[in-house]
Formats: sequence, C-alpha cells, structure tokens
Amino acid sequence: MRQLEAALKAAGDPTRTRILKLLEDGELCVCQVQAVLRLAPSTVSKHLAILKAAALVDDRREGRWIRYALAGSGHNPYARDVLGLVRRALRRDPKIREDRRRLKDVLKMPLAEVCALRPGRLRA
Amino acid sequence: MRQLEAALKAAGDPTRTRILKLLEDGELCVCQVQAVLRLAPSTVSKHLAILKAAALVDDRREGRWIRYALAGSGHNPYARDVLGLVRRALRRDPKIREDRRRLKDVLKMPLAEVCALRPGRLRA
DNA sequence: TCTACACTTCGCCACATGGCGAAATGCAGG
DNA sequence: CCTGCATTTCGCCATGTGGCGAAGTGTAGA
Repeated sequence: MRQLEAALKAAGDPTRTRILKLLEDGELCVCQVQAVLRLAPSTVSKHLAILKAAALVDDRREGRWIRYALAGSGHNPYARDVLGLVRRALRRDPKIREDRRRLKDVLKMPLAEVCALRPGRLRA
Repeated sequence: MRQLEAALKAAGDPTRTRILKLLEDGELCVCQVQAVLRLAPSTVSKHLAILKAAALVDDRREGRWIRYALAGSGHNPYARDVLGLVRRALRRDPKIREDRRRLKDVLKMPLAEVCALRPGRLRA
C-alpha cells in the first residue's frame, strides 16, 4: 500500500508535477530545476528527495552536480504507470508551457552561469 | 493542473484507496463503507466527498440512502487512468484483502441492520 | 588542506489534512 | 407537520506538508 501511496502523493503535488514535466525533456541538475521553478534550493532539493523516495526519479552524481532524471523501470512497480499518466497529462497546461519555455532559455546557458543565478547571492 | 492534482491526491490517501478498492465490487452506500472501514460517519462522508470532487466516484440517491460507485467515463479526464492504476494495484495487499473479507460479511446483512451497527448507538 | 560551490539537512512557520463528535440537512412514513 | 434515520456540514484538535534561511556535507580545484 505504501508504495502506491508514495507514488500518487509524490505526483499529486503541483510543484513536483512541474519537476516531472521538466524532466521529460532529459536529465537536469538541481540548479537548473531551481532556475526554472524559482524556488529556494532547499525546497527544490526536498521535492526531488520525495520524488526519489517514490522511485519516480533517479539521481546520479556527476562531478560537483547531481543529475536527476525520470526513473527507468524503477523499483516501485507503480512508478512507471504514474509517470506515464503524468507524461500524457498537462500537455497544454499554461504553467507547464511557461516552465518549458524557461527551461529552453536555461539550457542555452552554461551550467556555471545557471547556478550563479541563485537567490543566495542576488545579482540577477 | 488542478484536475490531475485532485485525482492523484484523492487516490493517494490510504483510507480513500481502501474505499476505491471496496467499490470495485459494486456500488455501496455510506453505512456499508463505514461498517467495513470502522470510521466515524462524518469521516467516511468527507472522504467520499473528496473522491467525488476528483471525479473518481459518482453518487446516486436511492430513497434514504446514497449509493456511491466508481466513476464511469467521468468529467475528469485523468480519473479513468487513476482508477485503472488503482484497480491493477494492491490485489494482494493484506489490508485490502481484510477489507474485502469484511465487505463480504456486510453484504450478507440487510441494509437496515448494517446501518444499525453504527458507533452512534453502541449496541453491537 | 583550504576555499569554493552544488546540494542536502535542520529548524522554523503557516497552512492543509485526517480524525472525531455535535449539529444541520434531507428524505420516508406516520 | 413530526419523527426517524442516513448522510453531510461544522468546529475542533493533532499531525503532516510546503515554503524559507542557516548550517552541514561532499567534491573539485588551487
């Protein structure tokens, strides 16, 4: 019961849905997600941890960064179904479209520059 | 975004999942659900209202009772997918099995007697 | 090993949510 | 209408959750 609950609850939060939709275009590091969502790093990190606990995403360390991606055939048997559902959903949602637009801009910038945008040292 | 969120969140609660699994066997009135779950009437009613708002169930008045059933091709486009996911899930979950066993007993009793079991006038 | 930096963890706050009992609602039958 | 009963709504409480900033962790590079 807990696994299904975890997957549904994880995907049932609007912020996390936004993250899942972003990851449909490929893996991203935390600061890229953060640059699109415009939330505090700790907040983004927590959401990613919840998604990971629900086996909806995988993480992979790459040097200084940690890349998150949608889970493959994860260990949670329900993750695949939930991800499929989300993937088919919200294709025309205005907020999701806006996020995708922002993501495009973010992907054009070098990673270091993206991370420098953080609200920690406000200079943007 | 809100419709997907509503469906996922509604199905993501363990008590509501139990209700959905019960309804897979056919429509039930509130007191039947309550007899299986052993929760206060107000609690059951609230959960059913949430499931209804998410378009996962339909209700239908029949005399003094209100029958709830899994939603057909509901107005929430995601409800069907979520219901399918839940239906395929938890087939072997012990708590769900236990509920189903209790439901079988409840279905053997006349409705009036089931409702009389309520923790309001304790006499069982 | 020291600093810089990406990320996570912790502690906090405001608000949402699940549980209950009591009161309100709405239908059936006298 | 008035009573009886199934259900809902309301008010309350305890707990869970999302947001943040500050402090901690861990890796890259000087």
